[in-house]
Amino acid sequence: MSGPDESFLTNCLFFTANRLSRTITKLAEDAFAPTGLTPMYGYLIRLVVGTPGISQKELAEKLAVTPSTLTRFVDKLELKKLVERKVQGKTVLVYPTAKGEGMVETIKAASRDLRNRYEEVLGKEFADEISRQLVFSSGQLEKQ
Amino acid sequence: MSGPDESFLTNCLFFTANRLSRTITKLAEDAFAPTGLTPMYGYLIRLVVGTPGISQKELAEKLAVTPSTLTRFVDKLELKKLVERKVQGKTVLVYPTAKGEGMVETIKAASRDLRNRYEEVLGKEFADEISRQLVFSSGQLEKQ
DNA sequence: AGATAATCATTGTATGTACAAACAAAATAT
DNA sequence: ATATTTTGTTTGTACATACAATGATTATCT
Repeated sequence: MSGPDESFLTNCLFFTANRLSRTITKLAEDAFAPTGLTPMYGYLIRLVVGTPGISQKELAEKLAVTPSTLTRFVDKLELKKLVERKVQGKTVLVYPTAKGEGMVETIKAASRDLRNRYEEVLGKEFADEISRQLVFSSGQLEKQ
Repeated sequence: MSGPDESFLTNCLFFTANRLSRTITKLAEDAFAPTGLTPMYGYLIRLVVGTPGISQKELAEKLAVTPSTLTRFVDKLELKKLVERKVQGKTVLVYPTAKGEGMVETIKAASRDLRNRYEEVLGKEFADEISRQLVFSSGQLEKQ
């Protein structure tokens, strides 16, 4: 009657976190489609517009990606003329272009849309709660 | 004094889920290093050993990846002689090899090691709780 | 039975992301 | 002042994963 035990999947934080990551990424890409960007690029632009001249190092930290990944993100946004680099010694400062600034409202609208979509399914309380717990968990696990 | 508002990151389930996914994936790959496999491949083998002759379709569902991804996973494990395919009409059944069966204990040990690592940081209760919530969330979000 | 639709798997291609190595600039030590 | 170390960035390469298109088999309808 009862098949083999497969609880090792749903009990494993690696598996469950990655599963949710794939699911919500699809939802997020959908919500961000009107911007012509994927969500991470949208958030990068928001950071740059919020702090013009922010360094790549800071951007990588805030977005929790490696410096090499961040280099590639900025490459792409520079190609699209949404941000500009200014080399300052060994660091690179990133500024928004006018075009980039002009996108911020569209990006914010997509963020709201995304949030509405998942809050509708999960409930606002629960969605907030789980986000907080995810932040806490990665924070704890990242300290070595 | 207080810089620009960046709460849009920590409040966004897309961002927080992906951040945890990256963090725990690194931990998991580390714990699985002794197996010579990444965790997803390890779990695939456990499923195949638990249900010899399971179809690729079922494997994709249980692992929550697309069929094309699963094809690539099985390709790799077949190359390593850990599983075998048997074509059965339009479906493909997957069987463990002796070598694959022989790995299962090593894989289980790596799973335990992974769990110990994150439970040590997060606490057993909390880790269980958040896994359950992640399963619930992706389940809800996947129903369209 | 033959035509059409549905299902399962595969392949081509693309993207996000990481690691390790290389490079360039700055800081520190001698 | 030069040599060494540290820090920030970039590049080459690799992998997990997805989507869209294609192929192959089975099921359904007439």
